[in-house]
Amino acid sequence: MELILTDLIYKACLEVQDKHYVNFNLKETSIIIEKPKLASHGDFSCGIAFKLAGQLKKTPLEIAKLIYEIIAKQTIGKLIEDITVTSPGYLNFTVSKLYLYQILKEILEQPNNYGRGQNQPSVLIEYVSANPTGPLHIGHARNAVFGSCLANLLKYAGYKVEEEFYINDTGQQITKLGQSLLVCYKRQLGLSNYNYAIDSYPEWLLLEPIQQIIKEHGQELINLTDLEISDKLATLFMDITINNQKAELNSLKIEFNTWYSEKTLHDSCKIKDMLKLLASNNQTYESEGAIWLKSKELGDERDRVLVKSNNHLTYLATDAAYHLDKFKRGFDYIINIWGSDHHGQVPSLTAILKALNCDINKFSVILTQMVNLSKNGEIVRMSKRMGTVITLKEVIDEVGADAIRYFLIESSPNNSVNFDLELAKKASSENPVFYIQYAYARMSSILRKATNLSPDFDFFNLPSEQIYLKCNKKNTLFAHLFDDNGENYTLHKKLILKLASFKNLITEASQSQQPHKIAHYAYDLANDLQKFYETAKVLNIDDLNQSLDRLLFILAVRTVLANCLIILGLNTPEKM
RNA sequence: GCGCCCGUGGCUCAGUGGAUAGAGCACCCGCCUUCUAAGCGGGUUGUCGUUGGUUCGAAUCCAACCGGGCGCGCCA
Repeated sequence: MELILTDLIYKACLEVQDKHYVNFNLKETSIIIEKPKLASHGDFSCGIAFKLAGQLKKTPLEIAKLIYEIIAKQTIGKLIEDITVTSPGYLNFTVSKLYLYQILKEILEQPNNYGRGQNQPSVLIEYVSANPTGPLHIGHARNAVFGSCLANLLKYAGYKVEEEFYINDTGQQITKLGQSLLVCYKRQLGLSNYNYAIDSYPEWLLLEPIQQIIKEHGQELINLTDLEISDKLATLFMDITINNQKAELNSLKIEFNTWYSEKTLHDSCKIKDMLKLLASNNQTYESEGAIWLKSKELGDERDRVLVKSNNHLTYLATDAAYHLDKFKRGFDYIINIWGSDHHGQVPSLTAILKALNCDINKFSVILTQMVNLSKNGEIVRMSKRMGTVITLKEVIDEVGADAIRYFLIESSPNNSVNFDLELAKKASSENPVFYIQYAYARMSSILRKATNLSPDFDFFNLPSEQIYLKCNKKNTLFAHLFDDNGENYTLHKKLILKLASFKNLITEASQSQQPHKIAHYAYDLANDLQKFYETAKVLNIDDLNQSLDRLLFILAVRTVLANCLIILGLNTPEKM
């Protein structure tokens, strides 16, 4: 509807422009269709007249009337029932029953594709990418949930999406990990003359995996050199950690297409090739024994080291090779989801990609702000060194995957999140996610019981497109929803308009990359449905025709709500 | 010092140029012989951090300031 109105008003404005010999220089995108808060202002409104007032030297009210004259004739009586011009210059539109009918029809005919887009570009989303040196925590979970919801949303909007996890499985941190593991291993085998280095990984982190490794491999490593043992231990440790991470992410309904190993970048010369390319683009120089990137010229605050004087690579160098590889794989868009504590890296990575001739318009980084864990209102301070980390696994076990997903997706990534463990737990009654799911379960229950009314109402198990075909033989369908012009009609209309706005929601949320909008929409929709549930009884033995209309209506609402829940990665419980 | 994010009822947050700023939680009052009361209805709660500016119109855009979080390595 928004598109139809935009188009109509745009053409009308052009006509006004011609008649009055002026040039508005008006773009179609500057026509904004809004949803008025007041019922007396119609279902949609447009304030375009205000924008044109200055140029046309007429009052907004006069201009709105001019536009009204042009569009009223061609539209009233079809999808639009009425158009009014209200002071100080708004155009207000009221939709017709035919429009509402068409929305329900569209949903029922193509339940799984309602609002779905197609033929959108390909996107690579990289997220989580936690180090394989320890367990996931709630901050990773936010990144994970956001990434997964964004991926689901973009897929729904018709993008070809790949999800990727980058594993930092090499470099100095892994060497250090291996050395720490070696000490832990030997101590576990009773060789107590081994001591941890000052910058060692803490023992609490290493102990459990080491015990597992000893159990599985016995003492078969003991005859190797220390260097070989620490390498082997690091590899085994990372396997265990990564598998745990995978399992936890899976329990949050998150699966990646690719687990991309940093090690393969080194093994396949991709880093050397990247450095050669930079050199041939004349983007590097040597100073103090190190190789530097001329990143200041490219928008960074200063130049950056790529190869240290000890010949080791910096993180930036490997990251650049990784991203160059992403570009070479031919995606239309490349999205990274990072914790906000990494925001300082954005300018240097952007700079080096420019230096590598990558089209940085294809590249964007979304930063998710911190998550504070609290318990009964008091913030829980976590320290890796002290071993006071609350792992993601503990939180999942305590509050469940759905509650985590909802709490972490409901607010914008720009906002930091306070995650209260106690609240999320007792959330079984207070958490919005259960409210939404309860609405879904109630609708399911109605559909399940519909066959008690008539054997024809076997709506629970059949796909809705078949149900619709079956019921559509009568062209009086939905008459009972629309006949009444009183309060019920207002309520039905509000709900159907909400269903109609789902299409726009998908477009907007996917373009602006804001999956949290889906969460709010789902809540609103559930809220409207609960109101309907309280006022209108669906299953009524005395009026089967009315029951049928309401059943199909419920089916449509349930379909859209299910689509939201699927995008959010939440369960759709049929009973609660 | 510089950079990024945030500041909206007691609490947690929506709203990012439109008409009288919205939800949830909390608090008070009502509603189960009726498809699930994990629900519904009603009530109380606001200098939209401050000050200026742009605009017919600002919580929304711009500037300065105040307050909070995070980041500024030849660490990863």
